[in-house]
Amino acid sequence: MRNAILEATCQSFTKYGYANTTTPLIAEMANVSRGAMTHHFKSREDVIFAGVEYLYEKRIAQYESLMREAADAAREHEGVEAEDQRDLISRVARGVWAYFTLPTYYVHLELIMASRTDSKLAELIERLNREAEQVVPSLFKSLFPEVAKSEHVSQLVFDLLFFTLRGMSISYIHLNKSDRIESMLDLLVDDCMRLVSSAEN
Amino acid sequence: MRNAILEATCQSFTKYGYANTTTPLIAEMANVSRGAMTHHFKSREDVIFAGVEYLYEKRIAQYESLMREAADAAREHEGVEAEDQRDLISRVARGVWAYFTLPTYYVHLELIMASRTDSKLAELIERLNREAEQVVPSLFKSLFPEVAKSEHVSQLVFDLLFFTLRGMSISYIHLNKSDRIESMLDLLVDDCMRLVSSAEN
DNA sequence: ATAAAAAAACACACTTGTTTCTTTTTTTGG
DNA sequence: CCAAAAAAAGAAACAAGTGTGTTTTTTTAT
Repeated sequence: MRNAILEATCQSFTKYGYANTTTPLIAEMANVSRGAMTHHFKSREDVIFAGVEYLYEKRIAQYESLMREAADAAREHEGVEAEDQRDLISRVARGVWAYFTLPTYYVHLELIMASRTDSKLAELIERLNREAEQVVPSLFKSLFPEVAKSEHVSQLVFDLLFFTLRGMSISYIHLNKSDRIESMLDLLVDDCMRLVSSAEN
Repeated sequence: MRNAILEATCQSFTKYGYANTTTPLIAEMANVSRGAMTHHFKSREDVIFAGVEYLYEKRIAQYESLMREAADAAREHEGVEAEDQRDLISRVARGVWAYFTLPTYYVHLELIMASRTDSKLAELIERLNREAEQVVPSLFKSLFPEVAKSEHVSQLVFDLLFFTLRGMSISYIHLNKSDRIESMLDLLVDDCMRLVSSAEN
């Protein structure tokens, strides 16, 4: 029951947006009466914030799945030794891109934007971000153990990929410029290769 | 009067967010009665959408100002010939970064996010984006006339800077990681120099 | 039978849009 | 040039719809 409500909250975030999600709407999507909700969640804030937390867990699980998928595919590839590193980086970059174009990620961006003018939400988001930042960057960096020796380079590779693809995902909402996306992904892979090489020397 | 209302609408967007901007709030910030507003704007949508257009013009003027500032400062610099190009790129990159951390730009991001679940707003945003895209990229590219010969490279340089810094601006809302920002700006300038050099050959 | 869960009903606040009334400005005719 | 009328602007009041929170009643399970 509680889970059905949280699932409905996420669905509403995705379909109607965070700002348009109301308690009657959640109740309707979860097929429960509004009165039934009050037993599990005292106030609007309770259910909304619980939904935000639920979505965070979901989103991080999706990220982990995509990163594992990329790493597994790279392991199976087994090409020329010198090309292996590039193959891995390429798959990881495309995995991050897939992650940033998930509906859950767009909701995440919406939450960050909403938190700009909502201090209560900002508090929650900051806490969840702190928790997420102990998983997301470390999982990424663990895929490149040789690079991780240089904290500065691995941070740079991570930031370059994440900042750029996140910025691109916003353009992707309206325009699906597939050629520009492919060019950018290729460029990023080149840059990451260069950074990784510099770290190994 | 009309202008005072539009200005108040932008102020409300900036201070309280797009989703929390109501007609009584706008009237209060503009110091006019709600009834007075109805003479200039028939409905809520009228005033909100006019405010969005007004903000677009404002934001693009800010962008033009920052780009002109960067170009002027680079011209005045007059260092060693080989370093001039790098100086210009560095100033432009930091100008774009300043642009992306303006309050008006955060409102812009909020509007893009809101348009995901608001088809009426999406229609307006898409029209304004089409208009803006005839100014913003071309002004950027005009600063590098030699590079502009290669459409592919100039597009790549533009996308790399804009996507990356836009993505970074979202992180900047909560965390002011100044060292990571500086590192990323330096890296981007390096990359742009490399791309520019490749275009000149 | 008692306590928890679910449903329904109610009250309050807020936002929007409409209508009515007053004030100010502009136009027009003597 | 002035005065009356018309138009525009501004203010206030009203009605309808919606979301939230609380209270009350019914159902279910222990």
